[in-house]
Amino acid sequence: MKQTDSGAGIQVIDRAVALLDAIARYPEPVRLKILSAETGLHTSTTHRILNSLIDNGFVERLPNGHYRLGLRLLQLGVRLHSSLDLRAIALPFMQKLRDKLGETVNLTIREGDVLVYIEKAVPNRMMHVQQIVGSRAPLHVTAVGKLMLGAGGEEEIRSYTQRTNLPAYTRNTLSSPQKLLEECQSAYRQGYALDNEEAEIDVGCIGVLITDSSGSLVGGLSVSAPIERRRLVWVEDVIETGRAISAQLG
Amino acid sequence: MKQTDSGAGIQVIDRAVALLDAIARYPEPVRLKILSAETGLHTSTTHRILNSLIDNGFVERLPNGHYRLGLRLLQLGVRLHSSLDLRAIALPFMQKLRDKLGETVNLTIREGDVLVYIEKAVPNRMMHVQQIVGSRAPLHVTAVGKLMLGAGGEEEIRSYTQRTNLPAYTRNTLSSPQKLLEECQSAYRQGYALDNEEAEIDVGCIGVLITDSSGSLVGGLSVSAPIERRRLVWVEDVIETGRAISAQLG
DNA sequence: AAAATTTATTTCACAATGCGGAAATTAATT
DNA sequence: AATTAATTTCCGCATTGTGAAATAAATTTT
Repeated sequence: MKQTDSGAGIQVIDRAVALLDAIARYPEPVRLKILSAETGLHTSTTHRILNSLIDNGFVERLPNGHYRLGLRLLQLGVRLHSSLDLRAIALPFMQKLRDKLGETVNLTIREGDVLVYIEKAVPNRMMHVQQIVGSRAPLHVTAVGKLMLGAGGEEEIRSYTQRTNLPAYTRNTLSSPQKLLEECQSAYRQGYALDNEEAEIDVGCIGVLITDSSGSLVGGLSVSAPIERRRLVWVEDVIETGRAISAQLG
Repeated sequence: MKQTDSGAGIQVIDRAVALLDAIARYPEPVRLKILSAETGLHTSTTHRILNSLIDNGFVERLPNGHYRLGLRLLQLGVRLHSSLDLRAIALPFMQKLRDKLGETVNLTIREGDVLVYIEKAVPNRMMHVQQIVGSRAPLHVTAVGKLMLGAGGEEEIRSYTQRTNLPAYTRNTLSSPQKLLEECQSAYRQGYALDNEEAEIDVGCIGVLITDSSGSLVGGLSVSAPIERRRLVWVEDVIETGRAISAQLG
């Protein structure tokens, strides 16, 4: 297609959106023929695009063959909302903790098998640990990640182990399935976890989980420091800050 | 592409979804280069797909060139939710009203310049007015539609008039901009509206608006009857039922 | 402030992928 | 059981999505 005007767009995406709109107009699941008529698309085109939307979770096909919007739409919408809220709510607490401990405080959320760093509070000193917002780290080499695995239970830990094969990042990385299982379960019971140079040599970390008012896991909070500066007495402060943030979440 | 296996999908849709997911992973607006790297797509491909998503409201580009999820996602998600909820909540009340008046009760939502019938309660008598669920009617020829225009204010009524040119459906249709304006504003002030054979000869209607707890317009409730059977004393019942439904909405 | 580098945007030839017509299959109605 | 309607699958083809290159804009370095 010659893109002769800047608003030309991509036909199949426009069509997919038109189909989503058509479905959205019906409070109850709707048939292929209706959608085809509403959008003016050939039935087999309609069928193909719907299948793609189904594969991607934007549409669901019911056993009777009718179509309705899929939960992926809610998930994406909610993600937009909640991650912004989480960050705004957590930031003042993180800054306070940073000022008290003099080290970097990180806020993370989980995406599949990795942690994503979504906010940070960095101390005003030259040497400090710092993760770029947006960067990612495997679950098994981070304190918060190990807690999240622990929260998921033995089955999930085994599944994660199988999927990832526990690649080693340093000589301290827990690459043994058994060791990881024990560490995650132990950490989860304690309510905090440590990262002892498992992701990067010379970097130590203390992490806790953040939950919302229904108890659902929302993210993680951690303090990262050069390993020789890390103090175990900070654990209580980190736990307390995590609790304070959790208390603010709806 | 040869569709050799049923799960093959449509490449560009998969890519668009991957981009939405990539954006959703970031709590703050994200740059083209990052999205390109995250999805493994060439930058110009990324750029083109994003433009299409922007045109369709799924993504927004900020003045600084960064991208974030667009409100269309929330709208679709919310639409899925609220129209299902509305129908389930309203139905018992509609059935009660139907049984009291002995006529058809309709539930409608607005879609741009038309009303969509999303639920009905039909009386157990041979001759009755009935609109097919899913069918649509122009705003200006329906009682609820006129209320919705009235709720939008003078500016919106004029805009609607310009867009649609007020096509006549019967000799009673209000095709004069001035008459429609007056009727909508008057109806809105009264809290109910009538349809006097404006959509179809011999059909009369009484309609009210339904709002949620924040006062936002959610839909409309109406009673349709053969014109000679319609009684103005029903107005109070319709208003009351509309209020009862509105009171149930979160 | 100027130059260098990086990032974003636009253009366009081309072949891969989305298209829709036809046929096959399944489901619903008579 | 026969008929009709709807959905699904198949596949040749040309339109449309692609990515490389060019250009423009923004950012960083000197």
